[in-house]
Amino acid sequence: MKFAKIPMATITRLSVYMRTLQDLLEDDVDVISSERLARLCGVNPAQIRKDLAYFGEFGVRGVGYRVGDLLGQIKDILGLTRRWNLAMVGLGNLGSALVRHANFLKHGYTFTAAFDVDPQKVGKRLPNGLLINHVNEIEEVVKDRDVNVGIITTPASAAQSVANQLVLAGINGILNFAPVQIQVPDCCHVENVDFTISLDTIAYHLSVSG
Amino acid sequence: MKFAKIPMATITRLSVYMRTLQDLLEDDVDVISSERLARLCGVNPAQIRKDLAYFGEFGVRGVGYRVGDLLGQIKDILGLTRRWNLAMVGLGNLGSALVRHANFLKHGYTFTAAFDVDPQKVGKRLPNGLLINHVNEIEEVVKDRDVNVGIITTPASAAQSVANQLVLAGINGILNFAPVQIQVPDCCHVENVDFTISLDTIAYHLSVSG
DNA sequence: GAAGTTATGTGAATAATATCACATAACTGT
DNA sequence: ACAGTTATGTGATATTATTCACATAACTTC
Ligand SMILES: NC(=O)c1ccc[n+]([C@@H]2O[C@H](COP(=O)([O-])OP(=O)(O)OC[C@H]3O[C@@H](n4cnc5c(N)ncnc54)[C@H](O)[C@@H]3O)[C@@H](O)[C@H]2O)c1
Ligand SMILES: NC(=O)c1ccc[n+]([C@@H]2O[C@H](COP(=O)([O-])OP(=O)(O)OC[C@H]3O[C@@H](n4cnc5c(N)ncnc54)[C@H](O)[C@@H]3O)[C@@H](O)[C@H]2O)c1
Repeated sequence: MKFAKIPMATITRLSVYMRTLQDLLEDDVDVISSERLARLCGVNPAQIRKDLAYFGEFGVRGVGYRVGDLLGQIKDILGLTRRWNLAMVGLGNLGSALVRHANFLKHGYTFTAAFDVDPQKVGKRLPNGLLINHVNEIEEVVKDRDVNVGIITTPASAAQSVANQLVLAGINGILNFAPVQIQVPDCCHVENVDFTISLDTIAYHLSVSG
Repeated sequence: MKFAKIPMATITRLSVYMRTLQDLLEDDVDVISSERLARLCGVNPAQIRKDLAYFGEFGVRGVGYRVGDLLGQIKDILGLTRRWNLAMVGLGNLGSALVRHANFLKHGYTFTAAFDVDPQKVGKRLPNGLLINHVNEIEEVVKDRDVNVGIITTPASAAQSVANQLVLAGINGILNFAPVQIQVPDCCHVENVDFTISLDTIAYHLSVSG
């Protein structure tokens, strides 16, 4: 069933499967069934098989999936067999916590640039040695260091302006933590992260059922 | 169209509308159309009207929605007219950044408890004055301070055990930042936050189209 | 107060997503 | 080599979510 159009939901699940497979691999699990993997990922077994079927046949009937193989296949599908360079814009509370986070490295992402406007921060170095540049150097630095994805952790008021600069610099992937909808041309893919939405969802569930 | 069953997606969007309405209110905007609100939130105008229609009629035909009114209605729907008490479990990089974050307070959430296992941290106070308790005090402290929601920012390996303790303490809402699927009884609602999934989604888009 | 304008509320149409159910293929043991 | 077992791959089906399109109601102007 190659080259059907892939549901967006499938892509996000592949990422979840990948993480679980990585854990299984570290626990020396060789083979896993869609049923067991489904339980670990909190989804329906048929869902996993459908998701994978969009890209090929990766399992062995009557047996299951070889953990290492499937992991490799998913990384391939998601484009994670190469390295991706990230730029962090806004080195406040959240931005600093994120660049310190080791997991990104493990998954093939590297911070190769960092930007802020605060004169207290510009010119300083992060714990990992990365120099903080001023935002108005975005275009130059991004091109120079081959940055692929920009992460916005500035206040909401600055997010759109930062996004504009990133797009101008040729970036076409943005992860936005500021709680505003930023406008970008179609060539640029934006993913928004907002935990307060998740908290609100919990509040709703507690109010209606608890 | 009252008491139909509400799509989960509607709830998360209500939260987005709310945030945008809050901004509009601060900018002294009185009335807004579904079309303009839709543009600001990055959705279809009919979507907004449908979402709201699940709960009642909040607009004025030919005019639009009164910003303050609609904001109040949505807060009411989501259960945000009351205060919710949060407990943070795991005061590392991410947990510390989150408790420092002022926005939660603004939205009606208060941190009333904090837990860790690190002897270096237990007994210390957070910048806001909150004492860090040991995790094995969860049950006692949670009940004592009327905590409603637990936030897990421990390493993945500790997440399930923390979740168990939170559930035992009577909590039925958990926001989980650890990249594992935690198992809880049906009475407890879990929301997972994992930004690496969003990053992977961007990587996928860049690899297929860029 | 009637005609014109605007934007809501909503049934119907469409699209996207998830699940079922079973034929199919690979292993196991005799 | 064959029967039994297991778990994949997938068409068919069910469910959920989004968008269209227009009748309806409120405001405005003359
Ligand atoms: N901290 C959290 O836990 C949290 C949670 C949810 C959402 N957010 C969102 O993430 C964003 C950052 O939050 P934070 O707590 O880190 O805020 P913060 O104030 O600690 O950090 C913001 C940083 O952005 C920098 N900055 C301001 N304008 C800039 C610009 N034009 N270009 C580059 N840098 C600029 C500031 O100098 C500062 O270093 C906010 O939009 C916030 O709403 C944060
Ligand atoms: N930091 C990030 O940017 C980031 C991004 C994505 C996901 N995450 C996830 O969030 C979680 C926390 O990340 P972090 O960077 O803050 O890690 P961290 O190591 O800085 O902090 C973890 C904290 O949890 C505490 N802890 C350990 N076991 C505990 C237990 N049983 N009970 C209570 N506390 C316990 C530790 O003492 C430490 O203070 C991890 O699961 C990580 O994968 C973090």
